[in-house]
Amino acid sequence: MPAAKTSRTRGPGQKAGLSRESVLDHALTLVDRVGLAALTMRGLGAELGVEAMTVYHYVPTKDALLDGILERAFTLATPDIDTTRPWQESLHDYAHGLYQGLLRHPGVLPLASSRPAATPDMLDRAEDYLRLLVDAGFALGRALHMVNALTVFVIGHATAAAAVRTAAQGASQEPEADAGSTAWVAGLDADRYPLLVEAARTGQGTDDDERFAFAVDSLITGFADRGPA
Amino acid sequence: MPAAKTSRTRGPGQKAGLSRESVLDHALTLVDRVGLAALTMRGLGAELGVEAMTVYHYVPTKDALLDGILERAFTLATPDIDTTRPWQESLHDYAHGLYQGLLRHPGVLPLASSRPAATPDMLDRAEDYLRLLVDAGFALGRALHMVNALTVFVIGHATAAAAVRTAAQGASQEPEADAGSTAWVAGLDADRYPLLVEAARTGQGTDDDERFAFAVDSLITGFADRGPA
DNA sequence: ACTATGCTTCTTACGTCGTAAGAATGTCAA
DNA sequence: TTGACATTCTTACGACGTAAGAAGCATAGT
Repeated sequence: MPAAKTSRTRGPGQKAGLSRESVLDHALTLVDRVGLAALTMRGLGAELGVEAMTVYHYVPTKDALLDGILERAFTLATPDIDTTRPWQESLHDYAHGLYQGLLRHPGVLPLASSRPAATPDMLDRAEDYLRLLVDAGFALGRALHMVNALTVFVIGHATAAAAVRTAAQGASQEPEADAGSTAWVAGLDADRYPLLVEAARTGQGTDDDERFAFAVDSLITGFADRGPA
Repeated sequence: MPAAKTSRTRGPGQKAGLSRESVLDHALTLVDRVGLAALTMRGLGAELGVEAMTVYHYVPTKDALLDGILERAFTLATPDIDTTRPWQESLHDYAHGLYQGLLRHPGVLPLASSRPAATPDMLDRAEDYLRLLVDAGFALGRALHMVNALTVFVIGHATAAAAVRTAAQGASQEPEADAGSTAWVAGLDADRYPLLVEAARTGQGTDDDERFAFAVDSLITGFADRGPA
C-alpha cells in the first residue's frame, strides 16, 4: 500500500489539502468523539495530519474555531420546514426538527451558552417564521416573542439533554445504566423527596423526548390562546 | 495602619481563616468581576490573599470548584414562594424569582450547560411544586413535565440573556450601545431580513424581560389548557 | 515542659495548553 | 530565472492545573 496519511510527515510547502470547512468539520467530529474539553489545537492538527500551527492558517484563534464549529452545527441542524401549513404545525415541526438536529452534535451544545446562535441559516428561518406569523395576524413584536421563546427553549432543552447524556457516559459505576437520564433521582431520600422518588421509580414523566414534546405543545397552545391579535 | 491583608505574605502555619464557603463566595464574586474564562486558581488565590495551592485544601480540583460555585449560585437564586395560592400564580412567581436570581450572577450561567442543576435547594423547590400540582389534580408525570419545562426555559433564557449582556460589554465599538441586546440586528441586510430589521428598528419585541414574561405566561396558559387531569 | 500528631500554608516543579515569530518549501506570474 | 505569495513546519514563551513534599503552627498525651 502507498504511504498512508497517518504515518508520513510532510515538509513545508507540501499542501495537505485543507480548507476552513474541512478544518471545522474535522473539529466537529473530533468534539463528538472526545468531548469539548479534550479539543486541542495539537489534537486537531493530528486529526488533520498536520502540525498544530498549520490550523492557524484557516482559523485566527481557537475561540474563532469554536465559533465556527458551533455555527456549523447550527447550520446542519436548522430544519427546512413547509411554512404553507397552519402556523401551529409549522412551529411544531420547526421545534422538533431543530431539536433532533442539535442532538446530532451534542458535544458542542455547551458553546451555545456563551455565544449567539444567530447564524445566517437561523436568521433565514426566523425571518420565514416571522412572515408566517405576521401573515397569520400576529403583531410583529408578538411574533418575535414566539419565535424567540421557542428557539430558546429548544436550545436549552437540547443542551440539558446532551449534558445528562454525556455525563451518564462518563461515570457508569453500575451497569444498570439504561437510557434513563434521571436514574440517579430514584436513589434520593424518599422521605425528603417522596414525589420525585416516586416519579423516578415508576418512570412517570422521565422520558426526555416526551418531556420536550409536552413543553412544545404547551408553548404553542399558549401562543394560540392569546390568538392572532 | 497595621499590615493590610493585601500586602504581606504569610508563612506556612499562619492561618488565613478560609473555609470552603468563603472560597466559593470569593470565586463567585471574582467570576462576576472578571468573567469565567479569567478565573484561575492563582487568581483566586490572590483574591483570597493566599498562594494557589492553598485553595486545593478546600476544593479537590478546579472542576469541583466550578461545580461548587454553580451550586452556590443556584442556591442563592432559588426563590422562596408562597405555594398556598393557585398553582398558576405560584409557578409564575417561581419562574420570575428564579430568573431574577440567576441574573444576579450571570457569569456562572454557562456552567449550567454542562452540569446538572440539581442542588438540594432546587430539589426542595421541585418537590414543593410537584406537591402543589398533584394536589391541584395533575398526574405526577404531568406535573414533572411542567416543572421541568419551566425550569429548563428559565435557565435557558437567563443564560441567553447573560450571554448577550457580557458580549455587549466586551465589544463596544460604537458608543450607541444602550441596553439593547438586539441592537446588531438593526444593521442587517434589510432586503434579506425585512421583518427582523423592522422589529429591531422599531423596537418591537426587543425587550428581554418582556420576552421572558410573555413566554412564561404562554407556557402556564398552555399547561392550564390541558387542565388538571 | 516536651514531644508527637495533624492541620494549614508555602515552594518547587512538571506536563500541557494557546499561540507569537519566523524559517523552509512549494507554486505561479513576470 | 526571479521574485512574490501561499502553505507548512520548527522553535519557543508564558500561563495554566496540579503533584509532591517541606515548613510552620496548634493541640493532646505523656
